[in-house]
Amino acid sequence: MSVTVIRYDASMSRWEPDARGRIALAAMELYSERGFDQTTVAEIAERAGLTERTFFRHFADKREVLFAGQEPFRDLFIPAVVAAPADATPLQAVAAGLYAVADDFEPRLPWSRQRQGVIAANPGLQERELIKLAGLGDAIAAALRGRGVTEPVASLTAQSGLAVFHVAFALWVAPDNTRPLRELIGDSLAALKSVTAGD
Amino acid sequence: MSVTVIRYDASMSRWEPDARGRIALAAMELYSERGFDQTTVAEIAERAGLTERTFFRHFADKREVLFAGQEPFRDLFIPAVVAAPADATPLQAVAAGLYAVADDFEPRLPWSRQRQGVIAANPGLQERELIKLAGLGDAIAAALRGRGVTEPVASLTAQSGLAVFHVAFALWVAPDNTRPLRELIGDSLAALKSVTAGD
DNA sequence: CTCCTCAATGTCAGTGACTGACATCGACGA
DNA sequence: TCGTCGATGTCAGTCACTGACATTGAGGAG
Repeated sequence: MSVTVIRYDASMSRWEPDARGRIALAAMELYSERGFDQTTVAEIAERAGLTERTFFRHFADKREVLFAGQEPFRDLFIPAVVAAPADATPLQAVAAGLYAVADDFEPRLPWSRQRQGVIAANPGLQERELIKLAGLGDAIAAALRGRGVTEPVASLTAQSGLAVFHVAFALWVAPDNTRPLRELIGDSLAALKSVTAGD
Repeated sequence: MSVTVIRYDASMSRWEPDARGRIALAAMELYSERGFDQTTVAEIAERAGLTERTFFRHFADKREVLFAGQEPFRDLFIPAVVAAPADATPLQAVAAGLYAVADDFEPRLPWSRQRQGVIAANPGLQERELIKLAGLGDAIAAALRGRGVTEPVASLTAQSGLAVFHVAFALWVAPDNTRPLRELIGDSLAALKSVTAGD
């Protein structure tokens, strides 16, 4: 009685599969091990088993490796804002997005910590992070406008929501934190409400 | 009857004076004329009458030329926050900073428009702008903490204030705008207050 | 007046990110 | 069987940016 095992056979294809994934993995490893600046694209490519040129076919630049795969993030956030109850306030709609994202992040705390460590050590990476967040902010504002919210309230709400996330996220990835992101976002949201409370 | 005119004489010094200023001017011209990416540092240096190496002695990188001279900005904002009345709310203190900055910007509308046009056309420049603003946000948060405001309210207030500025500034530099920045900031501030109003 | 020091610049030779043009090759369909 | 095509390799080039060292005129010490 013979058993036929179907398994992946690299020889099926001309190259190892998932070049993009291998690049991302190799890059994260090297950035973590020796730092972003001390890592050359050639080294990443070598560890991933391909050439420098191919690296740039998969990622626009050396920094982008750490930020690709954020589309899921947006694709989780925006629908939640859109799907919020019709009678929700703009901030409540944004909060719905925030909570949706929080639950998605929760299982990835270790990975988020490692990534954040790399980014925190490099200003260039922080720049990229900020512009990605700004892009998300624009998308949130657009979603709010789709809900009938007018400018400038849409933009201000989106930015405020991002600030809430930023504060909560920083606490969440802190080395000694044990509280879930959802909870921290709740706290941060409450703090935001106190900002304009007395004015 | 002879007239003695005292004027600047370039031969007094080994080099033309104000190398930094000449670089900044040349860079702004070239970035405006043909775009940031289409301008090389060598070209800027040539127009400024010096070498590429000297460019990098005055500015950390090609982008920084557009962002140097923002220290005055911070040095206007922070003291105003610090000097706000002791019984002012955190947001009122930030508003004081915003208004201080507004009056300083007002006379420079044409220059701000040109600069913003250059930045708007280039993602890399937007990245740099965002991180500069983030740095200002950190400084504002620190100033608030100095006023006894605790985290996370300090950070959230600072970020909200920056959002207010961002919205107002965008309207101010818009081609058809005629309203003063101070007024637009006032409007934007009022809109911010409505964000958390109903929640 | 002469010499010394110093700051600002120039010169030069790199390194490394990124790009365009063209070659290669195995999978797959006509 | 062959031609197309997508993913990759190869190669040469541009440009931002850096480190090491040389140069020179101004201004001070003597």
